[in-house]
Amino acid sequence: MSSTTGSVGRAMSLRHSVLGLLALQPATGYELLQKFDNSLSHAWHASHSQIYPELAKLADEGLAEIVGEGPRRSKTYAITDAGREELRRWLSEVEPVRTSRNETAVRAFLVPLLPPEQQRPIWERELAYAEQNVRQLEGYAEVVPTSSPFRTNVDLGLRMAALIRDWIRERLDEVS
Amino acid sequence: MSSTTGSVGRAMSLRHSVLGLLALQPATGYELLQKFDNSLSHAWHASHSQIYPELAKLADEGLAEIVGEGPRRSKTYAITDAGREELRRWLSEVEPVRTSRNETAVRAFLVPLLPPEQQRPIWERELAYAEQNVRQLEGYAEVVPTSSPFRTNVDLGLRMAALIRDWIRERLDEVS
DNA sequence: GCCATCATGTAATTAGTTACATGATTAG
DNA sequence: CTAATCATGTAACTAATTACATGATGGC
Repeated sequence: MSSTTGSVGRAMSLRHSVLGLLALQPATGYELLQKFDNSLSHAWHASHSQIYPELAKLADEGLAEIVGEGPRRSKTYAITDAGREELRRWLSEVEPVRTSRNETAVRAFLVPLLPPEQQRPIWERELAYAEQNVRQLEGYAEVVPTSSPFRTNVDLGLRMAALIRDWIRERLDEVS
Repeated sequence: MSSTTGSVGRAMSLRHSVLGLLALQPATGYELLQKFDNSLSHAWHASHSQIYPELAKLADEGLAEIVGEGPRRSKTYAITDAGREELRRWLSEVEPVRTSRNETAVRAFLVPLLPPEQQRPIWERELAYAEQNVRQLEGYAEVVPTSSPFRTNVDLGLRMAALIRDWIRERLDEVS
């Protein structure tokens, strides 16, 4: 185990997102990919071409380990004690990077530059997306037990999605 | 003007963020840098080492132009008609990329993995940040006239920041 | 047998960060 | 005259996307 590269004190949200998802539950790379698009979609995104190499690196450094191999040559990874400690260290001791990137927000910011008749189809598209987003989160909220420590997370996501949806409705009303 | 690289139909939020800010008002690279950290901070982040080369490229491709040079060898850029058309095309015709990246959200998602006594200092730090964020946006809201088409944007940002602040307060109460 | 989906990987390119580097102006 | 901040740029590196590539399993 453990190669060279130093995980000193830098950002690396991908690494800690993966580690965090594994701390919740052991998973294959393929399953993690889906979690990034579900429970973590508002916070971070990762594609399979990032996830698989990252899992290999985590295993190499002893922060995760392969705990089983299933059909279709799938490998299930679990977090190790060293991985849990690294997660704690990152959450507690590494200064958070506060920058954020969200293309949808950039678009919403810039749409008012266009004349109203060009705005309307854009707000309609955004409303459709926002409504679908709320529905998806509502479905997700239904399966997360009230007792789960992550329940409040889902609730916040849902409230924010609803706020955005209502705001877009107002924008659409304004240009109609 | 106009070099090779094709701005076909891909993401490139940096480019369109810059173009959008220039559409609002001509600016120097240094001024854009500040706008990325103020009005656009919730949506996109860019550092000066990205902004200056991007401005050069935009000018090279005829989407922006230098309209004045000030003290300290500063150059003021403005959007051109071609740039405005490119912005319209991007907003209207390019399929939005819905992925988002926000380390603060990743952290908030993962904190419940830690035992309560380790959570408390983290929620305190997050609350301090969230409160400062609300204050900053309140200050910003004061200077944006009610008549501005971007006013609703500021309002949404403020409402979301307040929602997050209140949510963190609840988390802190839970572990105290 | 074949198609959809599950499942994993690598290579080439582009985007973004961090570090290096320098000069101009203003306030004290 | 000197320190802070304004102002711009490039180089080296790391992160992320897109494209290439392949194989396994289950349902029809």
